[in-house]
Order: sequence, then C-alpha cells, then structure tokens
Amino acid sequence: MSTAELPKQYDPQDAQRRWYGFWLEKGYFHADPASDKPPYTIVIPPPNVTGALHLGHALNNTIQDILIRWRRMQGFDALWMPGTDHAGIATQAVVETRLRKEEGKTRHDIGREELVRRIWAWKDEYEARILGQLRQMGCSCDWDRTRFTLDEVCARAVRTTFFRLFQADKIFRGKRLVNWDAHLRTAVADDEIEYQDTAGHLWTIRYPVAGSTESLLVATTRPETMLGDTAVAVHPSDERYRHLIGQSVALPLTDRLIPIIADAILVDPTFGTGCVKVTPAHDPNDYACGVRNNLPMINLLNPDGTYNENAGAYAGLDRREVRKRVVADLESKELLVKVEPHANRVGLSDGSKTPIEPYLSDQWFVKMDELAQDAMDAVTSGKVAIHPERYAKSYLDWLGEKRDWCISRQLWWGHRIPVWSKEFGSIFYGEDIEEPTTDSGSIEGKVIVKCLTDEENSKVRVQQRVDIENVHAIHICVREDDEKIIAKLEAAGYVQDPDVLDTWFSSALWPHSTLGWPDETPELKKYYPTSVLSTARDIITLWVARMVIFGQFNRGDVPFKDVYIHPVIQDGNGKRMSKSAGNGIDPVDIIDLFGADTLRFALASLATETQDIRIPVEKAKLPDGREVNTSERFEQARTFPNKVWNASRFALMNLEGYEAAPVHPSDLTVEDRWILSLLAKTTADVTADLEAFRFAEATKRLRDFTWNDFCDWYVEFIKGRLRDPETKPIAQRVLAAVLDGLCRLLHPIVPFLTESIWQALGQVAPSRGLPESTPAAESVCIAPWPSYGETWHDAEAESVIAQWQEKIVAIRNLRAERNVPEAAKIRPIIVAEGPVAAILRSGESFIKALVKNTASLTITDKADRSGDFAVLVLGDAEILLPLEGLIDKKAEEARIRKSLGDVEKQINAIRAKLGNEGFVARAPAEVVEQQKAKLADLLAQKSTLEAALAALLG
RNA sequence: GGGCGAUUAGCUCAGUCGGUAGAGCGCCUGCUUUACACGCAGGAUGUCGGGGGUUCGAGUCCCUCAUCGCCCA
Repeated sequence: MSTAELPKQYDPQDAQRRWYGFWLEKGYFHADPASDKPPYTIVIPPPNVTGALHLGHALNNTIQDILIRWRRMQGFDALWMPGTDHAGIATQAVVETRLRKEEGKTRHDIGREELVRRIWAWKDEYEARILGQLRQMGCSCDWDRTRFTLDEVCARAVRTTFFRLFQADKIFRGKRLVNWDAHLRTAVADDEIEYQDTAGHLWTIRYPVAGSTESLLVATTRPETMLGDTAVAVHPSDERYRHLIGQSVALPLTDRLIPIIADAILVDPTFGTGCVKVTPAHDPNDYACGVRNNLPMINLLNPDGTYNENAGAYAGLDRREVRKRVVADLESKELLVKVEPHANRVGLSDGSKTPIEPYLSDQWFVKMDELAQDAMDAVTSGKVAIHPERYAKSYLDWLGEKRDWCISRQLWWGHRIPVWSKEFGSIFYGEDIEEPTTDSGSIEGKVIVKCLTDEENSKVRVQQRVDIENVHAIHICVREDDEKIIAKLEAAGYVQDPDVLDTWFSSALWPHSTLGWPDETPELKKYYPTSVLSTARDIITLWVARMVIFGQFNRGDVPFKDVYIHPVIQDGNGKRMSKSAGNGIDPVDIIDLFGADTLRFALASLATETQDIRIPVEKAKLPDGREVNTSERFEQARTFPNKVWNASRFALMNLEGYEAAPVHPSDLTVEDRWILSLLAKTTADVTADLEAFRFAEATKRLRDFTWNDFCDWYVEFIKGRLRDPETKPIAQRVLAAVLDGLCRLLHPIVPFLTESIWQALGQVAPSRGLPESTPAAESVCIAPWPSYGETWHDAEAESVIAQWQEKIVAIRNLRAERNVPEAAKIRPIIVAEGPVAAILRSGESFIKALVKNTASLTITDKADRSGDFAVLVLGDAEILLPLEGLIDKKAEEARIRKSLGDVEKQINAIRAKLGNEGFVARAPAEVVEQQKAKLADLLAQKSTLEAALAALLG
C-alpha cells in the first residue's frame, strides 16, 4: 500500500488479518534451544477447556505478551509456552450437565469410556476456540510446543511424579470429609459450591443422661444426622453442665450410649442451650472435634445419598425421608422439644443443585510438612520473588499450615491414580507376585503401602514381608502403563483405583512437564527455571505454591524466578464479572468492536498495583446486530491507536524523497535535540517500568510522550522545516528515527498497529536511525529494543522548549479567554529580559506559528503601554495582547485583581512558613531556599500586576 | 473469626523520598487549522471517607472508626 492510500482511520481488523499470519510464517515466535541467545521463558497459566476466555484471561495474556515481545526485542530467546488445562471437575460437570439436559442421562447410564470420549470431544472444541482467541489477541506463543495437561507428555510427568512421591513416602491414604454431591456421586471442590440462604428449621432434641433423670437439650438444623452422633459436647467452663462431663447420654432412636465431652472450640456456651451434638462423619466442625477428642466416626451415607446399615432401622432410605421419619419418631417418643423457623445457609452443588453432604471417605494425600517448608524457603530466601510483594504473605500463611493435600477425586475425567490395590481384611496373605526388582515400603496404621516398579523384566513382587495379621490392603504404584505388569497385578486380584488426581496435581508440573520432563530435553535444560509467571491472586495457594513444591521436588530448583500477580477485573459496581450474572465482557467482542490493539492498550493501562480494577459495563450493538457487553474504558482507549496511526500518516506523507544519511549532532536543531532527549528518557523509564512490572505506568508514559510531546509539539515544530527543501532532509531523518523508536517502544502493547506502521515506514525509509542510519528489521517483532543511553540527554534543549511552550500556551490562553475571534490576526507582545528574552527570540518563528494567526510577535524588555491590553503575568515574563477597543476595562480589571489576589494569597502562605522558626530551623536547607526563591518570584509578579493595573486604570 | 486491599474531580484511576493535588473520559467555550472530529485550542471542577496523633509541614507515616470488595477458615 502506498502512503497516499493509507486510510484516515486505522483499520484494526485489516491489520490483524495481515500481520498475524506473516509473523507465524516467519517463525518469530518459535524459540530455539540451540540458539546462543539467553533464554527468557513464560509458561501460560493454562486456561480451562471448560469455556472460552474472559476478560481476566485477556488481561493476563496481554501482560505476558508484553513481557515476551519486549524480551524478544531485547535479544532473548523468548519462549512463551502455550496450552490448556483439562480442569477435571469443571469440565466433567459441564459435559454431564449437557448430557442430563439433552438426553436425560447420567454418566452411569453411558459408562466411563463413553463419558470420557465425550469430554475429549468437548475439549477439542474449546481448546481450538481458546487458542484461536489468543491468536486474535496477537499473543506470540510458540504454537509448535502447545501442550494439554492430559496429553501424553504431561501424563508421563504426572505418572513419574506420583511414583517418585510414592517412593519417597510422601503419598498416603487417609480419611477425610469431602463435599459430596449425592446426585452426581462425586466429591466436589469447595469453589464449586453455591451457598443459598434458605428458610429451614431448628429442631431441639432431648438426650436423656444415662442413669439419671437429667437430660441435655441439643439443637440442630439436620436432625437425621443424630443417628451418627458419637458425643455431646459442652463448654468446659459452663457451670450448668460441668458435673455431667464424663457421663453418657442414651442416644435416642439407637441403642448407643455416647459420652458427654468438654470442647472449648466447638461449643459457644452463650449460643442456644450450650450443648452440641457431635457428628464427626458428617460435619466439618464436628470432624475436627472428633479428631481432637478421639471420637469414633460413624458414616451414615451411601454414595447415592441413601442411609446405610449404620442408620439401623433407617437403612436404605433417602436422607430426606430419614429426616421426616426421625423427626416423627422423636416426636412420638416425646423427645422433640421444639421446632423453630431458622434461616440457614445451604451449600448446593453447582453441577446438580443438590444439597452438599459432608461425607467421610478414603482419599489419597500428599504429605506436606517438608515439601511445604521447602516451598516457603524458596520465597523467604528470595529465589522466588512475588510482585506485588504483599502477596508473599498469603503464600507463606497458607503453606505454613502444612495441611496435607487431598489429591484424589471421584471423577472420570483426569489422570487416573496409578495404584492397584487388593483388600485383605484379616485373611492371611502370603503370595508373591513374582521376583522383586525395586521397591520401598511404609506402614501407615493398618494399611500397608507398597511401592513397586519393574523397568527391566516386568517382574513384580511385594518384597517387604509384613505382619500380615494387621494388613488390610496392599497398594502398588506402577510407574508407567506396562501392560504385562498390570496384567499380572490384575490376575492376582489387584484392582486399579477408580479415582483420578486433582487437576492441580498436573498443573503443578506445568513449568517442567511442558518442557519434556522427565526426559532431560534440550528445552528443559535451557528454559527451566522459567523467568516469570503471571497469574491471578486467587490461585497463589492452589497453583503457584504447588508448582514451587513440585518443581523443587522433581527438579531440585524453583519453577520461576518472578511471580507477577495481576489485578482482578470487576464490573463498575465492584462485582466479579460472570457469565451467569450477565456482567461479563467477552474479549472477542471488544476485538470485533475496537480491535485487538485497543483491547490490549486499555488492559495494559489498567494493570496497576491495586488488587481490583473496575470496568463499568454497558451494552453495545455489533455490526451483525448482536447485543454485547462493552465498556467506556475501551471506547476511551481506542483513540490512541488512531492517533498514532495518523501521526504516522503525517510522517509518511512527509518522508517523500527521504534519503538515508548520517546526521551530525551539530546538524540537529534545538527541537530535534529536545524530542530525542525526551525519547531517550521515555525509553529508559519504560524499560525500568517493564522490569518492575509497572505496566500501567509504562503505558501512560508512552501515551504521554506520543500524544503530548511528539504529536502536539514536535510534529508542529517541524512542519515548517518539512516545507523547505533546505531544511527538509535533516527533519525527515529525525522524524523517521523518532517514529522508528516509537514503533519499537509501543510494539509490545499494540503489536498490530506498530507492525502496520513499521512496514509502511520501511517502504519510504528502509534505512534509518541516528546518528548513522541502519537497515530496518523486516518486522518490528524482531527489531532491537531501543536503548539510547545518556548521549541524547539534553537539559538545555528541554529548558529552551519549555520556555517556548509556556509562552505559546500563555498567548493562546489570553486570546481564548478574551474571546478574540479565531480568524482575527493578533499582535502579541512578550516582555522579558536577559537570557529569557534571548531564548524566546531564538524561537520567535515557532511561537508565531504555533500560536497561529499572528500578524506580528514582539519580544521586548520594555513595552509601550499606551493603548488597551489584555495582560498575563508569568514568573519570568509578561504577555501583552493589544486589543484596541476590544477591551472590557471592568472585566480586565477584575481579572487582574483576581490574579493579584491569588498571588498575594500565595505570598502570605510562604511568608507564614518562612516566619515559622521551626520551619527555617528544621526543614532541609534546599526546601527553605526553594521557598525563598518562590517568594521572590511571586513578589515580582505582584509588582508587575500592580503596574499593569495602574496602566489599565491610568 | 483471621488476613489483604480500597475510599482523591461527575466516572475510572495515578500520586515516587512527607514540602499546599494530577491524567483519561465526561462537562463548558471556540474551531471542517492540508496527519487525525477516534481531532485541535482554551476552561471549570477537590473538606484527598470521619476522628485523633507524630512532624516545622501529612493525600503520603502511626492509631482509631465507618463503608465497600476480595481471600482464607
């Protein structure tokens, strides 16, 4: 496209179509372990294949792409590893929901294999969509290396890790209360529960004290769980019950006696009767109490929500039915004291809307004590730095609890737990499977855990003999899916655990599994540890901490050096965006409306150190008529790419006849030196901002430089020179060099825009730069990041231009304030002395030109004040605007008196300060000097204003 | 209950080392100015959430209260 054909408005869709394919074709995003460039690596936080990307993803990926593009330009071998996460429970839940809605079936109807097949199909669809969205945003990922947490490479890392943990005695089997969805027959994660306030009841039940006429009253919102009570708790210092501690009550509807215990944590003596029934197997608080007091735990539930044999006469009934009957039976026995309405919070499963039941079950755990300590050390020692720093606290606090990590999930979608088990009860066990090879073992209570593998000859045996009388089960972990080993195990009656691993188990391996671990690949050697991880704060504990744990466990080294925690996006009311609330913004809609550059620019300018950013949501119509959510934040941002585009159009139009040649510093004019000085300063500042993850500051700085310095002033300054063949060549070279630098600096934020400009600039000025010109890179993607050093710094040029600007603005202001018609030619006078006057004289033509519509400009040290003037007094000069006959003397007098009043007010404030002995004595000398100088300045202004007033009135 | 954060112009937010507050948008006035009306020029707008303290001096440091949000239990 030739310069003349460049449209007046930037067309982002055209740029997106044109350049993304070009970048891919050139392979710019592909990292090469064989290159001698130093590595810079980011692994993408793999988005869930559950759904499409939302605005939070867009923010995070914008940040990562800024970092990666910037470092690539800096000469690093930049690797951005892309991929997606299988997100066990969430993905299975969406597919199961669809199955239920569309076919009225549950997963049990279609079976494990078919369900998993359908989830893979879902995954394929959403993975393609997600990766497509990243491309639309311009993300420069190394697509050839795309991974999925369930693919073969990642699966192998999971198996190896599990095996190593098993071998190191870090994995054990234990009981735990899980959130049970009896409809879907699975445990669900805490964040998949939706809490609803519902109107329920509070039942008060009488528990007779054994061998006494006394009884205790307990209140409960779930009366049916009384069948599983194993104690009644009172507060140890509660006088009412102290004498009963240690005695028993007869649990109604059962033949059991349960103890009365003291527990200061569970019981609030001021609430209700001060007596609490304890059902350790069916309530989290009671569970903790049960552990503290060594109580038996009676599980009442079957996985399908019916009560089991422990419920005696109620066995086989659904829990809702049990409640009805228990209440009725208590009533008939006159043990039900009262029923009151009671508002309670009920947890409903997101997937099925079934009330969640706390359910005690066998689960696999990772022992966290040492692993967590190592991960804490990584941060306290500074090997991993978290930004902003305050988030290190939540990381350390959480790890400090060292709670064992429950890694099993009752799901079908995920990495199957590689353990084959055989239950024995009390039967003697004496079989060998075959000859041993390697193994290790441990005893955890009554369960024996054997670790076993066979690399060479697929022979398998339990090597370590144990006291078989106490063995309940043997668990064997198999490192890799070796059919012969598995066949042998299964022939011997071993059955693979039906459960899968927690999704975070595989995500925790992401920084090394994606690089090919456990193989020592060239990628792993070069790119691990990675450089930066960028993510949201809500997964600091779930994910970041676990990556550090597994990275150190498997590799002996941290997975990344820096963690950047980006803010969370909320709507204008401070609410989290969500699809169901209808307040979500789809990044693709924003790209359709305004383009990817605008989306990225807006998000980058919002990425401050705050923890939440608000984006007010409003409706908009797409060209195709669809109504979508958008925000004024994007409408505001879209002017920027257009501004850059048009400044570039101006430059390109004026680069006709450009010839590359060296520019000697003495050839540069003061405005050239000024813009180069600012460009160098901006470059240094932006680089420092990016190094410190200050994305919003970097973006604002670039906007200010581009708009306020380059467009508003520099372009205006050189318009005259570009019209003059004598001065044109140097101006063109400086203009090309500045635009070149600007393109590079902006590229990480607005890649499509800058590539469009870069390519067009390459047409007219293929070789450019100062002082020597060099051929431009074929793409701005791979152009070197600028670094101008100190040589361009020019304080003198900066102060000269500041002088000109101040006077130009003052004259414009006078004209506008006095309502001088735009078309009227004015003859402003600047009264100034000495060096100020000299500087202004040197810029006379610029001042005239930029003020616009000036018939003349006078710079003098003494003005003839006869006639009518509008007056403006500055610190080092006075501006007079002759307005013969146009002056409203009264209004002018009022203006001057107001200025006088302002100046006097400031004078008084400073005099008060300087009159304060404490200030003069204690404030730093420079501050005192500064105030004195300011006072002198203000006094001069005051006398000038008084003179002006006298002249006006005289 | 514990922790973190926020509260500054109508809106969304900056504010570094403590030295009397800034930006973008919006608003008002005037402009089809040969890059740009997604623009140009000019302008108005503040009890820095309340109270107390430290200090010569507090938006900034400390205490406290209030409101809102998030995370963890």
